Amino acid sequence: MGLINKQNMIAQDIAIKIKHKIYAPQTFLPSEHKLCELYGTSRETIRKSLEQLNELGLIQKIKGRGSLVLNLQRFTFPISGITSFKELNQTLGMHAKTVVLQLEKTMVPTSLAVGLSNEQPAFFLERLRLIDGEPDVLDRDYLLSPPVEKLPYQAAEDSIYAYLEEELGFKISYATKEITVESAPAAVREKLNLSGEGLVVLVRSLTYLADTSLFQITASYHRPDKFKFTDFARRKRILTHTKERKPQL
Amino acid sequence: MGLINKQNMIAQDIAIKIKHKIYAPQTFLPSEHKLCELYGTSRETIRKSLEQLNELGLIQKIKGRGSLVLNLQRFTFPISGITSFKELNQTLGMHAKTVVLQLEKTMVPTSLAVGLSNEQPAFFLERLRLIDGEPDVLDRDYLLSPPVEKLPYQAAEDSIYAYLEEELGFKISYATKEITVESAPAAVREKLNLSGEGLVVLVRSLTYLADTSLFQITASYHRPDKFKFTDFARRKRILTHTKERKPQL
DNA sequence: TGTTGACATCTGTATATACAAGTTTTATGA
DNA sequence: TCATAAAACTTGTATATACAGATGTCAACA
Repeated sequence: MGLINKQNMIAQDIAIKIKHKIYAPQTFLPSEHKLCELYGTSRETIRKSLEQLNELGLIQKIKGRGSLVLNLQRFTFPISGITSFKELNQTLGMHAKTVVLQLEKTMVPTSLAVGLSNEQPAFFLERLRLIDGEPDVLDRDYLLSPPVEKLPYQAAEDSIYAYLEEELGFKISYATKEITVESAPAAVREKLNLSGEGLVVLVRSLTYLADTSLFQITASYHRPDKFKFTDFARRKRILTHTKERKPQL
Repeated sequence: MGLINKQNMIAQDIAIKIKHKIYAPQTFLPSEHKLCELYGTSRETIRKSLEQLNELGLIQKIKGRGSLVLNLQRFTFPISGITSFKELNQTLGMHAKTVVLQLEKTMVPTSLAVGLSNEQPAFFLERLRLIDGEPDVLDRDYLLSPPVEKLPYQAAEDSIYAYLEEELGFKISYATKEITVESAPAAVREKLNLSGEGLVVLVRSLTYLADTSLFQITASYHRPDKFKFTDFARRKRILTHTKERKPQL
């Protein structure tokens, strides 16, 4: 991986200790001063580590008191955010399986081509995710080419992100996601074994590299009875809108 | 508000300039060095401001080049996170209306009382959100008492967060959210004017203060045909799980 | 007993400095 | 002209210092 700096290593170390209850929920971490001594670093470095844990929801910083370990881990680990199915599988200990239904080089449908130039080539990838043997999610990915020049079948079956990051050195940076509830196309309905009205939860995402170039367009169709999205959010007080005033007549 | 420090004021100022296209999408912000001169501060302060904008998805920092303004604003403003309906209404310019259906002091149902002591009193609040005159969301809130001692009808109709933060000085800090799709109770189905199978998107949230005390338990029932959740997420590389190994026999 | 006030401890904010590392521009030289 | 190297910029990381502000402890005192 690419965590070769102090603040990330310290954050990672403390995160693992929180997970293993070496730092127990409802207790305080050692003070920043003590952590400085423990890790042999300056206070600013420790503070940047703690800020990462704060943002992830592992701790709550309280002025004048310390950093309190929260106990929400079981519900709200990195489900939100950009996490591959493989990583989720490992983290949550699910009994999941991925079946690759299709992998071919095509063009991105113009309906999906958001701000793309015409005739954008891509790898189209369709994968069915099974949990405990039951179909749960159908993923349809377009991996744009460029930048993705090759896509081995093995990577599709295993983990695309591991392949892109570790094999090709891609820097996956951010994504936008949109969750809606829609009526599934017949093909999807069939593969997910849906009955009734055929409603699915549709998660559309656009994923970008560190240079802000788009490289992945995904539509994930989830069985509504098995869909669960958990999120941790901090209240932000930076707003981009000024107070609305009624226009003067 | 409580933004009385430099880094937040600078972040806010730059965010507004991005919104008004003074800093246009696909262009770079002034360098950190120039921003130091512009605002008369040190580089670390500027960097903390930029880090906030980076986290919100307004900019992308690129090493060696600068801070690129992203153009995802229209889709992914602060819908994720902790934002009151009133704030969303203002930000997105929706034609929305809130009708208070119920406001009374009761006990929290034991089914919802997660880790609470017995017989926790609370204000129960039921509100229907209408968009363009059509029922869209039914919110059911329990505001725990303590800490919420009084809850004026006016605050329920206007904005609870504004009341708690500005009037009472509460520090709302973080929330956990869980999104599922479920069959709505008859009472909810009726109020939302639902047909068919009566499926709704259910958003359950637990909201906490800065001292980590729980103060709000919410269930939001959304009409599935009008539900849309958008999110911006950065790839985090801090993981709390070590690589799984097959157990040795 | 109960309150006040001084003190120690903790996090929050801001500044200054130094060097590493990636990118772009400029200058150099064949 | 073209390729290479140097320089000038950019962000990334780490350190040290200073003071503000919140919290808890404990002794002094009424």
